[in-house]
Amino acid sequence: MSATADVSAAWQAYQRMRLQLNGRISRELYRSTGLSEADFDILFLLEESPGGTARSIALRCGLEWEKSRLSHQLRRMQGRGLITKTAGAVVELTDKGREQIAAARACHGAAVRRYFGDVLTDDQLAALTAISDQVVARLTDDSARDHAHARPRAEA
Amino acid sequence: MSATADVSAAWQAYQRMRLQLNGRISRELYRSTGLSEADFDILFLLEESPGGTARSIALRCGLEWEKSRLSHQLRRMQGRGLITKTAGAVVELTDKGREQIAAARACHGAAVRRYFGDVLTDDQLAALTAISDQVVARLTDDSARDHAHARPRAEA
DNA sequence: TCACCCTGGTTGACACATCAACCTAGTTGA
DNA sequence: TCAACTAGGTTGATGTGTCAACCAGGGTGA
Repeated sequence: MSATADVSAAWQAYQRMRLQLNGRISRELYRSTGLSEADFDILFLLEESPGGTARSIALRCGLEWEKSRLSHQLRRMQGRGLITKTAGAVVELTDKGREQIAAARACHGAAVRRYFGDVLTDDQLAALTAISDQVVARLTDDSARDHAHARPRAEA
Repeated sequence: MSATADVSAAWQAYQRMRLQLNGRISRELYRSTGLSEADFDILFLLEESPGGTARSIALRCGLEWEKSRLSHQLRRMQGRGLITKTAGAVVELTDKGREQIAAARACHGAAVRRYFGDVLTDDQLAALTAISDQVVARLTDDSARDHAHARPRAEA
C-alpha cells in the first residue's frame, strides 16, 4: 500500500499551492493598492463594523491574532493614516482607509476568483471546504485537550 | 445559484486551515527542536544532498526563494552553527546541523501525520492533490504569460 | 578591446510576527 | 480591606521576509 506516499504527495502539493497562491495574491494586492494582507484584514473587518469602528478586542477575536501583533499593526497603520485610535481602545477607519479598502476589495476578490474560484469545479470547492473543516476541527480538538491538560481543575 | 457563495465559503475555510495548520506545525517544530520552518527546509535539502553540501543556487531552485531571503537565512544559520559556507557559494551541513535535522524530521513528520494525514481519507488526499496541482498550474500559466508580455522579443 | 547586459550573491532598510516583560483595571476570595 | 489573579494592551528584542541598490564575474556584440 502507498498510504504514506499519498499523504506525502498530498502534503507536498498542498505546500506548493499554499506558498505560491498566497504569495501571488498578496503581491498583487500590494502592488495594486500598497496594502499588505495584514492591512487588508484589519480594514476589511473595520469596514464591516457599524460606523467603521471596532474595539481592539473585537478585531483580535475576528482575526485570531496575537495581541502584540495587533498592537504593532495598529500602530503602523495609524502612522500611515489608515486608522485612528480613540479613547477606550476603539479603532476607527479614516477616509483614506475607506478609499483604500474599497479598491483593495475589488483587487483581492478578482485575484481569488482568477487563481482559485475559476480554476476549481463546484465539487472541488465543496471537497476543499470539507477537508479544511476537518483539519481545523482536529486542531481545535487537540487545543482543547492541551488546555484541559494544563488546567486540570477545570474537570475537578 | 450560489456559485459565488461556494467560492467564498471554500476560500474562507481554506484560509482558516492554512493559517491554523501551519501555525500549529511550525510552533510544535520550533518548541521541540528550536528550528523554524525556514531552517527546516534548508537543512532538509542539505541532508538529502550528497555529502551534505549544496550550492546556493541549488537551494534556491529547490525552495523557490527570493535570493536575498536565502542569503539572510544562510547568514543567520551560519551564526548559529548549523551550516558553514565554503568557497564558491557552497553550503555545508555541520554536525550540529545534522543532529538537529534528524530530530526535526521525526517531529515534523509526526505533526503532518497527526493533523493532516490521519484526518483525511484517501479520496480527500487525492482530491487535495488535484486541487493543488490545478491551482499551481494556473499560477504558472499566468506567470508565463506575464513573462512573455514583459519580454516580447522571446516570441519575435 | 570595450561597453553592455545578465546572473548570482550580498547588504541595508523596512514591514511583519512572536515572545517575554511590563502596565493597568477589574474580580475574586481570604 | 487587601493581596492575588486575570485580561486587555503596550513595548522592546529578535527572527523572518521583501524590495531595491549594489557588486562581481562571465558572456556577447559592435
